[in-house]
Amino acid sequence: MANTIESHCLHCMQRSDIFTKLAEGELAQVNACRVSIRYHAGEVVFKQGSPCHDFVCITSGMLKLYREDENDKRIIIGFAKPVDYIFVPGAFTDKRHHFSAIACEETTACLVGIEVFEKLLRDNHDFAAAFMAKISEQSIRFIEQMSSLVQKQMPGRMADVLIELSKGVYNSNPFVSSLSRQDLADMSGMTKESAIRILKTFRDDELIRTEGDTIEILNYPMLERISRNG
Amino acid sequence: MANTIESHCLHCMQRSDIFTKLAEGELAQVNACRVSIRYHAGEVVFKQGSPCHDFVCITSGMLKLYREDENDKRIIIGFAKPVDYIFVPGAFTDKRHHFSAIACEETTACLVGIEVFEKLLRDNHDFAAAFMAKISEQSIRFIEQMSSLVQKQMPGRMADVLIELSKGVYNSNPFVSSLSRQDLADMSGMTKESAIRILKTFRDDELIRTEGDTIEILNYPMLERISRNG
DNA sequence: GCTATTTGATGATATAAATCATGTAAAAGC
DNA sequence: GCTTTTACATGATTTATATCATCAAATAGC
Repeated sequence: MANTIESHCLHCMQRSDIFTKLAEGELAQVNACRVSIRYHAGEVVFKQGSPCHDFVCITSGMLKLYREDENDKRIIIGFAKPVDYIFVPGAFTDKRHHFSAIACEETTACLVGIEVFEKLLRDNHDFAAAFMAKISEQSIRFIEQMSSLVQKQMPGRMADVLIELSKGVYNSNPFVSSLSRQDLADMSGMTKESAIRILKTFRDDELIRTEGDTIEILNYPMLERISRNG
Repeated sequence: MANTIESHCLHCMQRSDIFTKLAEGELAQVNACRVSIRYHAGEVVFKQGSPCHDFVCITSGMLKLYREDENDKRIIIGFAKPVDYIFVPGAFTDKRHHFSAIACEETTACLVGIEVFEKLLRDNHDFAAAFMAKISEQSIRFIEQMSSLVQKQMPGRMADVLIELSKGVYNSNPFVSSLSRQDLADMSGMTKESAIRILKTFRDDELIRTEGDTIEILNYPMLERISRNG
């Protein structure tokens, strides 16, 4: 079930800003406890409602994080990519997962027990401060997403999503994405048909170009204006 | 401008779960730095976009926290009531406020500089752990609010709001609220007229009773069912 | 390589919610 | 106490978006 992917955390986690705060001894502690697992695209890493024992650190690939409701509707609330861990609020509250995580593509992740993480937070002030910064950034993203969902109409919401994918997730323009139209719809709080229609009007207006899995933003200023005004 | 409300933090903050983690010496440190201020209903405590220097601890009254957009639309993302502090993510990121806070009614609050708070977090593990739990609860509420806003229709959203006010804000049924119809609309992502209409159908269906500022939930199980199913 | 399934796309129609206009009641101000 | 302003409420209409049906293209499975 579990394949050892990285030989040692020291070699791997140097690339993550938060883990650079850890000393070699601390990294060794994490390395000793982690379980490294490979997930195929479509596989669930953790399920909303299930018990929450571990922190998940992504070493390759990408996960999408989403909330499901009683009627099988989903909203995507974020992504996790290398090298980063997923902040799971249930770790500090009721020990339950409040959203699910699925691999978008072939993904490898290391699972680290919550208590190991808690010890690092207790003992390493720099690590704790960087962790607090990350949590705060996520809170801000949640607030911005709520604002987008409620205060903007569909073009504004889709503009938000495309800008966030380009600037915040793939860090590139154009970008190649494994996300389906349903995924884009789930990020922007609309149905798949509506998402497809908005993308078509963006292409017709020469704001973007799509070609297979590639999306290119052709007119950033105009897209940002649509984003601002809804 | 500033009136000293409480004589000492020791006498005041004993009532807050997180501040009970502080020793007398730590409370004295906070007491020495705090500025206590009274706000009238409608006054702004801090404004979205403004620089973020302080943590705000409410000692009486209530604040509503909301996000504004370019078109003056608002969404209420939470409340702050005694005795509690407001988690402001900007304190740990860009030193800017990402939402505004206004007094709903006559409110008193103590402002404590961020660096004082950061020192407490660094030196007191129990305090830091309790703080982390609070932040995590807020994250969960944000996720639940997003789910409500996107995945439910108006009756489900209003049911969510009424249940949250009864269970989570006022801790009582019936409850007396200073919130306007516009506030209820801003919490549930609908216009004021739509909010008024949904409340009327709830009254007609004998789910709730409203009388002036008082709202009573008459049929909790049915309201919870509407909440679940949207 | 062929078949079945899924995804992307389009068009027509229905529904949910917003907007606009107006009136009444309550609260605020003088 | 009276007048003005604001909040609550209602009705009609418009707009935004979802839903449903269908087809073509791409992908998955055998």
